[in-house]
Amino acid sequence: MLDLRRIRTDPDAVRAALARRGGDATASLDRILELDVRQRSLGAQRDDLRAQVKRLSKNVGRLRAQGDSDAAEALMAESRALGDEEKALGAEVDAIDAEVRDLLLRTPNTPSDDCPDGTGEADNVVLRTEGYDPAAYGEHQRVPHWDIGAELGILDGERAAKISGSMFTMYRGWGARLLRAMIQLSLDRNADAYEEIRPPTLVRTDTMISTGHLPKFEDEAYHMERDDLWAIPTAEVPLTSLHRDEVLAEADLPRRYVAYTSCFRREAGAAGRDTRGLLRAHEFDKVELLAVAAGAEQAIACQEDVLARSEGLLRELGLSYRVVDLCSGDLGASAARTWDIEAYAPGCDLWLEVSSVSWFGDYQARRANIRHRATGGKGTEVCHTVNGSAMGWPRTVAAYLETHRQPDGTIAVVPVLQPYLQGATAIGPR
RNA sequence: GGAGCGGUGGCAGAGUCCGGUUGAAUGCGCAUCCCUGCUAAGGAUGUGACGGGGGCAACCUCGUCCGUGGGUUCAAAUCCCACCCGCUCCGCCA
Repeated sequence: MLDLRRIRTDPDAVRAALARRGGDATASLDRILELDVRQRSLGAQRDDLRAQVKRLSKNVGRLRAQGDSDAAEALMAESRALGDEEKALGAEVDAIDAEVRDLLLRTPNTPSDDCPDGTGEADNVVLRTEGYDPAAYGEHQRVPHWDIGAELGILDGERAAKISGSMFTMYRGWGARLLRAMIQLSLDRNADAYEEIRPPTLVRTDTMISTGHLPKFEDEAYHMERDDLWAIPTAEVPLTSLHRDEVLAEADLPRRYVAYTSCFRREAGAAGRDTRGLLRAHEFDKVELLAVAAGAEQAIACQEDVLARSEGLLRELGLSYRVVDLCSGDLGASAARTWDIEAYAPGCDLWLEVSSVSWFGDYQARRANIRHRATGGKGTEVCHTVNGSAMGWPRTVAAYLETHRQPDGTIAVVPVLQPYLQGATAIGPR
């Protein structure tokens, strides 16, 4: 969430920044400001009453110790009256606090200055395109992956639907092995600088709030009511809460983690969209990179590192891709700046979002209460967070199958994957 | 699911029975200084977070915080109630 003090001291700048998002991003600012003024004035009155009660109570103790019970009784009566007043005032202040917190939790992050302006997807800026030449694709590559999957018996959407319903996927045989190989490759590629984590995939409400997935996007997540647990939509959720309520030493930053998990999304707003193949599913595999950094400079360096690593992986897999700088109108609510990587899938002729690399400023870390302290320094500062997909696998598999389909219908295995597939150089029909 | 124990500062850990100058002993860590040819060891001093108000600032001041939320009381880390979480043992189980 945003820093209330920043809203208070520089409301115009915050308003201008939020306005770049369009929609109702600035809706609650005025209410927050108004409540904040009342909160501070009433809060000061309440604190003052409390101070008086405290002082009187101490004197009661002292007088009783001296055996002067009449004087003590008098102070007790006085304090009791002040206490009643304090209670009424306190209830009002608490109500205001709760409302401000709720409004702050629902207010999105301010886009970074570097984030391009725009109102929607169409205004996103393509930073670069790598390895894409539309004329270079042969007819054999113009086959959508769902047809390839059926032909080779490596994807089985029909049976996935029988088991779990529409928008679930199933990999079989070499398909399952290819997926596993890619996951393992990407974990191995990042082990040099990122500690591997295998986090829980069911998490508590607080954990979902920390990243910004609650309270605003409740409909997007699976919730197990009986136990009040949420199925994570991305490993970003548990990884961000890894250091929740902790004070980290600045010397230990940045802390970097990589995690492979299943991800679960209800896709409530997307029913009926991209229902074929691997483009959109309720459950999918993803490897996520996350960094907790000491400030903007360190965080941006981390964001660049994550992007470079994701790009490197796509190049190793022999895929074409482009890097897109999301505009202010298309930015996720918690993000300050996001780069998407889209891999080109020649069979369905689509650019598929396979990675999303975001810098959150201190927005998530403030929600999660992750702070750091300079060595020997006084006080603490809120950390910055960065995360990005090392890769979202279903779409990467889709682009891979379509890109590497050979004229004989088999799928070429690129050299980096061969060690993970017992040296196989191609995937054929069993 | 049953039984027992527990949740206190950056960390470890007293205090809770018997409510009151306890924001909290002590140790570790950390910072500054002293000692020392360097290092190690040693000595001295200091060191919680969050919010409000004041000051150019060092800082001063008020409040909150001992798992969470209620309650009792003039006064709660300490008493009462509910809940959450953790650990150990038993049961069940991949």
